[in-house]
Amino acid sequence: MSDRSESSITSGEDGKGRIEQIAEAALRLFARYGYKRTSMDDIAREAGVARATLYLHFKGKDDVFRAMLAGLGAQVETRCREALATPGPFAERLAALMAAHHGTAFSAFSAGEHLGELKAVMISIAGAELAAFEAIFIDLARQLFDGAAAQGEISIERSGLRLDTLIATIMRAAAGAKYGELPSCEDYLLRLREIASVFAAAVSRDGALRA
Amino acid sequence: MSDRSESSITSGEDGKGRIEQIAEAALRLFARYGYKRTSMDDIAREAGVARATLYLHFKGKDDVFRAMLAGLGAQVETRCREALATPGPFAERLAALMAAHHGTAFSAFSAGEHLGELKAVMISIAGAELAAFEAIFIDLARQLFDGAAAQGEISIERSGLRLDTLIATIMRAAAGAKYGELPSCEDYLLRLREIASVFAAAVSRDGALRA
DNA sequence: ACGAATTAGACGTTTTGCGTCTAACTAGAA
DNA sequence: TTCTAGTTAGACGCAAAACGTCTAATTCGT
Repeated sequence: MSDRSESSITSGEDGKGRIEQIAEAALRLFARYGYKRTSMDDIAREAGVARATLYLHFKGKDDVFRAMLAGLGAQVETRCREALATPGPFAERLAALMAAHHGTAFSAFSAGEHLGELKAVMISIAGAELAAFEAIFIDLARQLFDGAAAQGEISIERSGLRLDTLIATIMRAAAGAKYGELPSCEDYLLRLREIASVFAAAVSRDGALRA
Repeated sequence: MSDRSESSITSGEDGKGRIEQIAEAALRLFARYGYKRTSMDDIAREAGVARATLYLHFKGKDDVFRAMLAGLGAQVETRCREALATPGPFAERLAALMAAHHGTAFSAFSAGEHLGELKAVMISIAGAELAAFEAIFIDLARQLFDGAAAQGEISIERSGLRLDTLIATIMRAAAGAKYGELPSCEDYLLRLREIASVFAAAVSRDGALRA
């Protein structure tokens, strides 16, 4: 019951329905305090809603978390498509795509130091959403590489890897940029740019890399 | 038992004893998450100590809180005395004293948005420590005003208030500077400077205020 | 007046946290 | 070695909190 389907969002106080409203409140709290330290009561209060209302729309705390991830995924997808729609050299577009995807996700959670816990929770209760989240990037990155290759701007073969592997490697590099001392949001975005320029150079047709 | 007295601090891993070590860990967590959201387990982990060790030195969570406040009070007192030891015009010294007292306390807790809860906890379980905390400022401010008045630099009577009342008013103004939208640490320090210049002008002997 | 959405609040259950306690471990001093 | 003080992991009972469910009352747009 109350399957959190695309039911209504009938009225909406200021344009957004209850579900978005609650998911956004949950995002703020999860980012700041982590999953365990955030109670349903906290979420209800932050969303300005009765606790019972949460259970009208969600099955439980894990369901709220999944909805929050899905909402974040939608936002990330929008930004990624905007980034891809912008013309420019391949290296720039790759950097923009990475910033839109990994950077948006990172900055959403950078209000606290709970990336580790949140990642663990994602894996354990939101595997599907996490996969969808990554699929967004894989799909759009493939479009970017394929398009640039078709126009002769880059040569994927030059990297010595298949496109699948190349993209998977990018994602692992972006994930790795969070390890060790947790970087600030700006530092993380800078590291993403550095990764992007390396990968762009690896497939550049002329071998010359413009900064 | 384990009266948290000035027992030993016998060895000390890097100069600070267990009690300071734990109190500082507690300060970090209380500032970031608030009192209720911080468990004894969290404090033990943050301090790198077993949970049982907490109860060797403190009676309970409230006792840890009080010790943390006392430690903060000691730090504030040090900074206040340093500020008072520095020569300069009265207005500057008052501003420095206020920054040392209220600013230090504020910045210690500015890592989160839990000033309200922490203040309430202070009142309910640490009234004595809170009073001592304020007494530090009252005492030193009195020294500052009396000294400047004795040297003819200021005229307390000019303000139309007794010194006690004047100082109490300063403290209320400093407290009020936190109300409404919680300011950033820099903004709060700026507001303190503004308050200091007003009060300095109120007792200035020549009536001219230098910025 | 009707119905859909929301609300406060109570409920039983599960989980978490508190404070206590014990037995074992470590390290320095005698 | 032995003694002692400090620490530790872990278990315990109890209290508080959080979870998820439910109901009766309320709001609000139509």
